[in-house]
Amino acid sequence: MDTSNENLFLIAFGNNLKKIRKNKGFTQANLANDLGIEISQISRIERGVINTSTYTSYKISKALGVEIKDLFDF
Amino acid sequence: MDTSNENLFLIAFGNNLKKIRKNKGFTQANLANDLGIEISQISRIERGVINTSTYTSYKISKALGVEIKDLFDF
DNA sequence: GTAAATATAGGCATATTTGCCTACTTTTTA
DNA sequence: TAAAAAGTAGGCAAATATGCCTATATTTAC
Repeated sequence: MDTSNENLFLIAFGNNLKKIRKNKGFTQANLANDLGIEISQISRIERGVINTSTYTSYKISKALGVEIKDLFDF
Repeated sequence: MDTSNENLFLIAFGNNLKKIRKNKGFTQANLANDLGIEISQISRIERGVINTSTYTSYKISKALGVEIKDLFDF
């Protein structure tokens, strides 16, 4: 694992997601319910604790009504 | 897991990646080396066997020199 | 058509993610 | 400020991804 680069990415990705989610008026619980995943997972993703799957990222963009690229725009 | 939707996504994602990779003139080995991951992983991703991580998808787009959205354009 | 290159397949051990859970902290709102 | 809502934290078991490896199949190039 390239720990440092990956960690930097995950933190940036998570912070960006959190910002977008709030802009769209979603709580973590809202989003988790829409995706059919656990609330604790949203929290872990936003804090950069985990490197979630590609499909989950895709579903997040759909649920929030944003383009996939927006999640990576940081 | 929402097996059917996820599987459809993974197959489409993998096929699309394979197409883009070939267009860009990369072999699976080339791409794997550039990413610092296993060749067998690229094969599994392209065949839709696994749901790789968000960071790996991001690195793939960078290595191939395409936009992240291109990987999801299918 | 044969050799070389590329891709598929899968086993196995290890690492990581996920779901489920409880508890605690921070933020919002009444 | 007090209560409610939202978010953070982490443990644990199960599911899944990854690395490493060998073997086979398919495609490409000569």
